[in-house]
Amino acid sequence: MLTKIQSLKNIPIFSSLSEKHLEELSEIMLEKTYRKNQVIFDQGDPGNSLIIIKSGLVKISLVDSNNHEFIIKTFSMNDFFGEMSLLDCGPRSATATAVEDTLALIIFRDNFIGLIQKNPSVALGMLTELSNRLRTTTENISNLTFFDAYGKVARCLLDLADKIGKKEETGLAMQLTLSRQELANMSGLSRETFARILKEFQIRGCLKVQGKKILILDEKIMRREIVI
Amino acid sequence: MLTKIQSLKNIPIFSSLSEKHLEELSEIMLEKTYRKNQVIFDQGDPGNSLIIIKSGLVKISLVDSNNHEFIIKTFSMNDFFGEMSLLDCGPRSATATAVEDTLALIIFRDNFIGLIQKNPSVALGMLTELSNRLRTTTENISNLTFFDAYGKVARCLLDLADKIGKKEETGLAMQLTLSRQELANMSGLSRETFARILKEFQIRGCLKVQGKKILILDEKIMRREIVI
DNA sequence: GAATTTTAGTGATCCTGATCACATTTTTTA
DNA sequence: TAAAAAATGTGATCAGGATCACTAAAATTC
Repeated sequence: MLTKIQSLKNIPIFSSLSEKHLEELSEIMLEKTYRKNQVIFDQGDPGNSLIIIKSGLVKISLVDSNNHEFIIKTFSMNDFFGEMSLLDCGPRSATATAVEDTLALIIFRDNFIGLIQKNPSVALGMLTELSNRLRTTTENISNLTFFDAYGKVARCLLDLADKIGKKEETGLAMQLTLSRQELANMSGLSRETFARILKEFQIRGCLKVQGKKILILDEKIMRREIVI
Repeated sequence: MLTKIQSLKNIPIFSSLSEKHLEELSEIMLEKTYRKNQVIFDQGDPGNSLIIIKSGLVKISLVDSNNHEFIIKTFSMNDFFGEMSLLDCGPRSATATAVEDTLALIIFRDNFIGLIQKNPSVALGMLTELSNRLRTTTENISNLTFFDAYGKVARCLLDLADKIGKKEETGLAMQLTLSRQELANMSGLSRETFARILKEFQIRGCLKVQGKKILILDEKIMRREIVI
């Protein structure tokens, strides 16, 4: 079992910290567990904490008054989220929900501000990470604006494969936790349309779908759907 | 006429700097002018500079292979952009184009990194600003996902009014530089649909449109279109 | 492991907004 | 200021994907 300090070191934004600072950090962090489907925070909530995932899976989503959900992204081990409210003191801009049982570390604003004032490298790491997030969010907009349903499904699956795909003899395999409805909500499509496109990709021979296991057989053809 | 240092002070992320630092900063900055419609940088270009606008107007947009444009946002006096490539060294994620003749200051990566390492407050200001941008980009996604054409137009106009609207006796007035096509491209609609909705809002009495001057007569009703 | 609930697949239909086509207005250029 | 070019408005049509309705399968509960 890793010590608290060793596991902090695995978190990219903190990897540059000295043992001493890590120790300080570990003391101001709170450990918390969330059950599957438990809401971690809601869109609009006031918030001043940053959440780091030690294990599990969390979805960040927008929900409208008709309960239509759009999943912006998912986070897993060693990822952090919630930094926006931490930094600009605004309300939570999206809802965070545990998709699996999740173990998290929490750090509060005042402590965090102190940390980055003492450690410019943490600030820089954070800036780089935020910049990356802005980049993927921009790509998200690009998806929603320019891609048709095929592109949206392809983009969703290829992104997931990037994150959790494992090379097998026949292709890239992934074992999903997310439901079809959730995959559709990540793609910006209705569940029905998502299912139809998934079927079509199978007919074309790009995919093999067995329940929650999806195998990407022909990545090249799939990628063709997401060329801008 | 403001001195270079005085005008740097007006830029929010630099406002906390001392005279001495401002002077250093002013020496590493490059001044450049762009003509109307000139491309400042293109999506995909390598980039390691941050651009600060002294005067003028710049649009940041995504363009697909069919020349469909989506305008993510516009920047004007004292705003900065291009920070993403500066921070994570990735390619430009969108295209920046001058909508009006524009005067800009440019700062390059190495100098910038040096600056924020010496000035944690600049890093913090930048983090807050990036966080804000992530927030508005997230709102953008929300628009695209949940709003119908009415909502999209309302959101676009209300945002513009926020930025450049002036109170008149009859309502909020704004003098636009952007073309109808560009307004449509900000809303994620076709030019035709945008025009139709604009007309409909006029019929309803929410708007008065006289060419490039738009008057918001009934903000309340317009806002009703963008309630999530 | 049977019963219940939830999730998923699929055909039929509908609707919103894109596209096309063209007239009109505005802007630019000579 | 006339002519050309570009931007804008608007009717007609089209199409992609949402929604509805239902069956089938999977997961959960007791």
